[in-house]
Amino acid sequence: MTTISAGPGAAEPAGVRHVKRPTPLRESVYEALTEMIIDGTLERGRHLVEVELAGLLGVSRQPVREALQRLNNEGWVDLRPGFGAMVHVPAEDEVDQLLAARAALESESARLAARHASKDDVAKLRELCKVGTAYQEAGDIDATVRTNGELHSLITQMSGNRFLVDFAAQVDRRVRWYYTPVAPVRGAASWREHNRLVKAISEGDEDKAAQIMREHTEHTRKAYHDLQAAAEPAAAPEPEAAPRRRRRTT
Amino acid sequence: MTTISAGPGAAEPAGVRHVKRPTPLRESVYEALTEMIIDGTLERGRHLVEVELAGLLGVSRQPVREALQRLNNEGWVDLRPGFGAMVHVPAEDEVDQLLAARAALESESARLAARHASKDDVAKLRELCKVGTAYQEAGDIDATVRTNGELHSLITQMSGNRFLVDFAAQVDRRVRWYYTPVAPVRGAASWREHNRLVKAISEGDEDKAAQIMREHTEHTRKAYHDLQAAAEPAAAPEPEAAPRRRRRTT
DNA sequence: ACTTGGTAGACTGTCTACCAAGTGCCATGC
DNA sequence: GCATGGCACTTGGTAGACAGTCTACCAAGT
Repeated sequence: MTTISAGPGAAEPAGVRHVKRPTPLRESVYEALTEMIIDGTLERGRHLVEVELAGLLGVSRQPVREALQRLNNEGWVDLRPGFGAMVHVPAEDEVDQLLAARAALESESARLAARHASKDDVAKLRELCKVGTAYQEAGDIDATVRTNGELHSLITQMSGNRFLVDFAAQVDRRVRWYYTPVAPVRGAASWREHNRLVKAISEGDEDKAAQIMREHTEHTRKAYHDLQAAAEPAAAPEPEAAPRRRRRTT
Repeated sequence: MTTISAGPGAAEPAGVRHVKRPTPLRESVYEALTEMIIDGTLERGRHLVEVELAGLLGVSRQPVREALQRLNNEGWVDLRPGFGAMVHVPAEDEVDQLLAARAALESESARLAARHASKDDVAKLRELCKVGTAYQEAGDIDATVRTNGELHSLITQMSGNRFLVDFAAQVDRRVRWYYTPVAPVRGAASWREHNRLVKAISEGDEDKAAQIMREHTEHTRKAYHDLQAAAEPAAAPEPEAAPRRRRRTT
């Protein structure tokens, strides 16, 4: 995630329509790699070799390098000089810290959103709440998760603060990576909270909005912990072979 | 700023002392460039050409490219494909947003710092307050600013949340760049606030610490605005020659 | 059994050279 | 004055080379 940058998707002076500019390769590579990390194709701890990825994606080393460096800056991979990149292995306390950071960022966003909310925004929020709840009740997990993401993203954008937007997006993506298995569990409660949140925003009640958002995130963290604690005793997962570098292919 | 990464400066299992490993060139280039941007050697809006920088720093294009991309991701420069990088020119509202983000991040940090404060940390904070105030009274601007930075940095680190640390550091550096001229003006009040803040932290009063930090940052923002408003009418600075590309040197 | 030394292969970090395509500037021509 | 076309410049990407470093592994030596 580019820390600061308009990007072609961002808001532009109305009416300006840039012709299709082919995305820089490094961008596509970056996208492809995060994708593969999130969906598990590149499993945690795996040694990523530049030429290998280059071959896989049909590009040369350079764009791959650039993408890897960005991934490193954003914590998706760890770059060890002279050795290469390994897919990041999240530490025990990392999800916790991530969720704490998210609480701060999104709570502040909610406060500012409440301050600046336009009629239009509120309408969109209400709509998202409605469809989200519907999905949830229908048991469509994927759609629910997606809608949840859209709702949160819209709120941060409503803050009008591009730094908050950017940091929150960064954190959010990481959270979703670690956290996917937990997401479904607390569906119903989550959407009740969303509704209260949107209400507070529409009323312009900053403190209340910030407060609700903070509790909302806090509940999420709690849910993660409970799930973790429940899974703990059961799982003493594979002895986890050290990240061996494969020997010659000959 | 590396979003996540231990780095050689991070805490290590006591007693481990790695030998000096030569930093990758791209890193040094990155450092050199931020340095030059902050101290104004590379003025805002300036057109940065890869080969030029490469020559200037005595390296090849490659490390320069990589450094520029990171600078772009972090908002120090804007990369225009096919043209080159320009040193970022802060928008009107950017400082404001930056300070708002900082308020959220540091306020949360202060809260967590109050929660986890150790005797040692508190002692260090007190010391910093003391010397900071002394510098301030002695009129040593540079030392005051530096100590201020150290104090804030220590507090974020005390939060124990590496994401907060990291984001805050990123924001802080940007703020310091835009903001340097303002820093001196509100010296005395600022250090009184620091003292109250440290007291709250040492007492473990989370809410109070967060509250004070937020107000502290808010005052800073106000100071910036006042100064801005005062300077506005006076300054209609140079017509600002468009970033000309120099024609051939032959 | 444990250390030491040596070897080999695998990668990265960096450099050089090169080409295609896009961008902005300038001068020409109307 | 203003459009137009050309031109120089710069990036984005590719390819190949080379040194330095890191890992694993093997073979003596203790």
